[in-house]
Amino acid sequence: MAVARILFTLPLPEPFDYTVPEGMGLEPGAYVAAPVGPYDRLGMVVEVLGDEVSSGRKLKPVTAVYEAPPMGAPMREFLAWVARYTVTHPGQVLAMALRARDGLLPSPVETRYRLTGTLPERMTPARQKVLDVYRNCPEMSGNDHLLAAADIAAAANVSSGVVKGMVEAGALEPVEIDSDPPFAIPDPDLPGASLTGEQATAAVELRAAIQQGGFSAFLLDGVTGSGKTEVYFEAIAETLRSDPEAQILVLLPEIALTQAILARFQARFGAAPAPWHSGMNPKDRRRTWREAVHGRARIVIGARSALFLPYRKLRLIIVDEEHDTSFKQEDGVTYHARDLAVMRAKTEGGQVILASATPALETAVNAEAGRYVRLRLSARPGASRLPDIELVDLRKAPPEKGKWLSPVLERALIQTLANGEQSLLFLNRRGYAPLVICKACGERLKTPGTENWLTEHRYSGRLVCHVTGYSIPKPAKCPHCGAADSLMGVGPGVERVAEEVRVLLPNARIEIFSSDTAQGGDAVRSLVERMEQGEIDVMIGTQIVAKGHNFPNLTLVGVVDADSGLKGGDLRAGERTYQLLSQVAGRAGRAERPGRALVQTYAPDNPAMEALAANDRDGFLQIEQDVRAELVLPPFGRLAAMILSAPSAELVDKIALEIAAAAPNGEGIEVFGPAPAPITVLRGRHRRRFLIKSPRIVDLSAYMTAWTARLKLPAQVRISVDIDPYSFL
DNA sequence: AGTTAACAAGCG
DNA sequence: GCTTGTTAACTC
Repeated sequence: MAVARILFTLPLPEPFDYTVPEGMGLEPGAYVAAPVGPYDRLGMVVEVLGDEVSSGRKLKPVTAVYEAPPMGAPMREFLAWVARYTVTHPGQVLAMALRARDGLLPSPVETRYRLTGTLPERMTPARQKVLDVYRNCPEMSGNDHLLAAADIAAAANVSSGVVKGMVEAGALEPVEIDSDPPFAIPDPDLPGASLTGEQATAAVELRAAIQQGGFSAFLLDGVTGSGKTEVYFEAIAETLRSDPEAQILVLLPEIALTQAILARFQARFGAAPAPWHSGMNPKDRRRTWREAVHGRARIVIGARSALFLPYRKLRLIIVDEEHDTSFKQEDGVTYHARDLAVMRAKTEGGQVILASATPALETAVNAEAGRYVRLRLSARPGASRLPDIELVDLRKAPPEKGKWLSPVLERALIQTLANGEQSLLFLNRRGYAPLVICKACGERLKTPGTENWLTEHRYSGRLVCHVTGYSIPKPAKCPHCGAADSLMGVGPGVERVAEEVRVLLPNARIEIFSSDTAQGGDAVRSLVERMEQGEIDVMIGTQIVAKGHNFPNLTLVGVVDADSGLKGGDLRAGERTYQLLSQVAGRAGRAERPGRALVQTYAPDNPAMEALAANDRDGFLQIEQDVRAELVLPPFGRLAAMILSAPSAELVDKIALEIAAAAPNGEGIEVFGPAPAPITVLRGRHRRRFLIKSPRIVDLSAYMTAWTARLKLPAQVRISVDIDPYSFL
């Protein structure tokens, strides 16, 4: 009897073996149910062995096999690679691919009702109201509307008994419909936008690669507004034409997935793509998953996790705004969707297009090394042009005492408002003031037991530690000397800058955009939409505004403190400041109005600042590249983080020392730590972090696997590995 | 992950 | 000695 080796979506150390019942055809990749202990669990066949197995153990049989098409070999290879690379259990990675597992079952049916045309013999006012509901239906097209019983009753303001009565009277008839039907099929041959010379050249090159087939990677490097979307639409169209089963994945930063982008797909292909993102309800999620698995969803548009859908025939992946940091998944299985997209395309033998106006340094280096083909779009169609970036030398023109906006920036804000245009001020500090001191005794308020300053938040009236999450209501008296009304916030946060702007522009509509004011994707989306629609005059934001937005009426960008972004412990802080500036500034002045960016700095002669002012993106990247090469940091070296946590600080410190002692020796590998993790205390657990650095040629994942495998830890201690970490602070 | 066997701490 | 809480081992 044949034996199937099955991987489960459970944290088991390895696949388990089962016998295959007579007549159950099983092949690798098949989705099955099989007993693990007392329950049937979902798993996937990784291998089918002949009957020569002699393990000695008596095996249980596979319970059932699902009808869905089995996962293809490239996808299985990809998942195995991800597990190895990210140092996680294969079963945990499989679980990401099977997130909407009820999509394996046939689509449920729902009952709807339509008018038969015959009127009920006995007409009543309630029955007439039901008929009126059909008559007044918004998308009128004859009488074959299909409505749910509950909806009819609600719209007609009658009870469901009336609907039931009309069915019996023959006026309505029930129709069973598919609860999650297939998506409309996109048409590649609808007329696209007319392309400029550069766009056409890029499209020709992409089409050629698609026709030729096989793996290839492109960097679509185009300034903001140069029409990258139109170019990759041509690649999508070509892929649709090349194979009637080919599927396309478009990855976007989470919050960029708006109605506007869906509408562009609808216009170009006559069909909306299948969406996938974290905010979807289970039903929609199931629908997209099932359609992707069966290969019926031709175009899927989604956030980073859409990369793990088990497409039947994925031929093309597009990563739009590839530099965006939201492609990095930070908890659970930590991965960078852009890097994995390239690997996924490689295993599938398809094409990948990374699109950005401000490519990540890693991507730029890969393009330079010839690993990606660079397609440049330098011109902006139409009359619009890139904004002027001016450095405001704070040594020469400082703000008034107690203020943070220089006179130059103040004048620009006033002028912009007078023109009926929008401004955006960027300051990467949440809250009102990053430090609170006592005027009487000079005490600096800190989180007890640490050296972390408390940030004053006026919005909530609290003092908050951004490192540990510790927070207290603002005390009336100094906790150190007891003096009343002596506590004073020092330094600028977004709340304080907002206060300053309210005084400067009393009639302006001002909003703060930070993780405090916009919690969750929906809040962020709504704030972005209000800005897009011109309902906000001045937006004051933290890092969170650095994502790819499109604010057509934004003409002024002010950077309150450019220097804070360029120093600090974050490897990519400079890069991100640059991306933010040129991205947001690039969005300014997209319509005929020229945009303007004012960058306040005390270091205008810093090479990065000079490159910024000169709009010399490649020069800026070169400076960053040299620094990273010098320090052997990514992409010239490798980094990993290991975070361990335990209920008490004593325990975590003790174990940290043991783990440090257990670090294997490795050629060129440096281990830093243990140090308090970026979030020292999270949900009652104390955290410590190691940073591990190695040359590029070292397999750092294998090193981390070897290190963690030999550890024997108490049950309360948890450990997680983050390959290529992004947050450093 | 979810179950169970094993073990240690509280009570008469 | 017995009950109850906590922890480690195991699932093909």
